[in-house]
Amino acid sequence: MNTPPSRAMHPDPAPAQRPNRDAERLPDTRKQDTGRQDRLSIVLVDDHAIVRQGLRSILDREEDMRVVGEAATAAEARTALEQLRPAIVLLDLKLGTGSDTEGLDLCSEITRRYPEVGVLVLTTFLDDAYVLEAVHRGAKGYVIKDVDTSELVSSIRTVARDESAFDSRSASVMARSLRTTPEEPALTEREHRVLELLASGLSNRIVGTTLFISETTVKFHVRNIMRKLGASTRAEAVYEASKMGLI
Amino acid sequence: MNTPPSRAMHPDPAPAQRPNRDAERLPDTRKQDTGRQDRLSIVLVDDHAIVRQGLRSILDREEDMRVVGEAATAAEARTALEQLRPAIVLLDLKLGTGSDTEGLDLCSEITRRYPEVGVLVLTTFLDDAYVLEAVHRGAKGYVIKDVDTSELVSSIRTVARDESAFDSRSASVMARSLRTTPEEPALTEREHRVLELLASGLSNRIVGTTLFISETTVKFHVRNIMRKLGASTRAEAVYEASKMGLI
DNA sequence: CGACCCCCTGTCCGATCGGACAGGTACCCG
DNA sequence: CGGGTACCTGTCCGATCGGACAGGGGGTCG
Repeated sequence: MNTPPSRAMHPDPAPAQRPNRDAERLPDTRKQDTGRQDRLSIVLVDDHAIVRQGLRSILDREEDMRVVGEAATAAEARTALEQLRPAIVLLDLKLGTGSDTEGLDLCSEITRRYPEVGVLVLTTFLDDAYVLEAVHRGAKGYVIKDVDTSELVSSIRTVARDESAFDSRSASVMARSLRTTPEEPALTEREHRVLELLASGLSNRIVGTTLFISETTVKFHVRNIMRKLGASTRAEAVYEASKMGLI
Repeated sequence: MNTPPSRAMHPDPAPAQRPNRDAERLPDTRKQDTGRQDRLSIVLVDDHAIVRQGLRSILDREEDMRVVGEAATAAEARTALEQLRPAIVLLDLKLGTGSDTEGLDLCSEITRRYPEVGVLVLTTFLDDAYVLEAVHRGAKGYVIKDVDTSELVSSIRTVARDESAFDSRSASVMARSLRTTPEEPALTEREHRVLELLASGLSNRIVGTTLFISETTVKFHVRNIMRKLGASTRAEAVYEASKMGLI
């Protein structure tokens, strides 16, 4: 039947909930609103105190920037965002606590609720999936933590101008994603189950008794699996599936 | 093969960036007068300028500590070690440039050539293999970067007393390693090559012709591979190997 | 020197696989 | 209704696998 495939990717784009978009439509309203100071207000979101301290130390040297808040968790980040409404959020996608996607979810939330806030992802590793997901969720920039300070500062100013700031590597990730069309194996539920049992070293006959189907049917599924994965043996099929994270 | 595109040069140790650090430049003589044990001399080895800056900012607040040098690469670290002979080295195992084991190799080298220097590994992720390797190569401590500053400072003092400083998670890693039998796949070079070809969907015969050995020999290797990986079929062996990152 | 690896090879045999036939049921959709 | 998909089943057969025998040579190390 249609049991939910357990790896649903897109949380439903919540229905229309746009409280005060009209008031924030104009481009540089924030600078006029916070007219008493012309500094870029920045909030740091990173679960590492060391990193926050380093960023604060670096950014506070810049004349036009000002770190107005820090957050170590998503919850703290929400509070800080609501209260401080900074121009820029430096966001580490990997927050220690919570699920793997907590940082990405936070990214979505920020860009949805505070469209005027520029989210610059500043994270440790360059993971293709993370880059693409972050862009999809509204991040305006993506830089790796091992950039030099000058590049980081430059990226912040770029995001503040509502432009995109991606370092060369994350840019190449996006380019590659645009070039390559992802080919979907699209195994059926039954095939997926058979594949798992193959990876466990079971023979066709034992797979059949396990799934209460005949050995012939198992062979039928195995051949379809191999065809879909472009494999010529079950061993290769298991390897390809493992590489793709299917099992 | 690949030239590093954008990070051609890493940031300096900030030569002119610290105008108000007179206290750090002037009283070098005082330090020598009062003896080297007055302050713990520390060298930071981390490829992230942000992290180095954060650590320096945190450690310089401590009365009994003093960051005497920084290094972004293994080569810089060797120079700094030779010249500065610090009491403590804060070492990130993952140095951006070079091989994966560059940090670990550096750890070995330091403890071999300067046994009096305490190496405290300060890295981002908790990888069981890294913890155990670091210990095996002489690291006196292993802490994750998301500890709070007080724990970090405490760990440094612990290492300075020539004691071991491991945070709770790396300690549990070691404990687990001691509990579990050193069950190791330890595939030979030949077996590893055969395994890769199995994963490519090749039959024993084709593997044999590829490696210029007989089909019988291939079967010999395959059976050893399956035995070492605890698999009953080649498909399971490929799956286990793929999970373990062997292929 | 023997002990111990790694690597190599052969034969024999039953179990299993990969593939090609040729069907069936059930469901959804235009 | 036909067409598409997923799922299920059977038979037949050559190729391959997993495993069991029984040996080679070459290397290190105590």
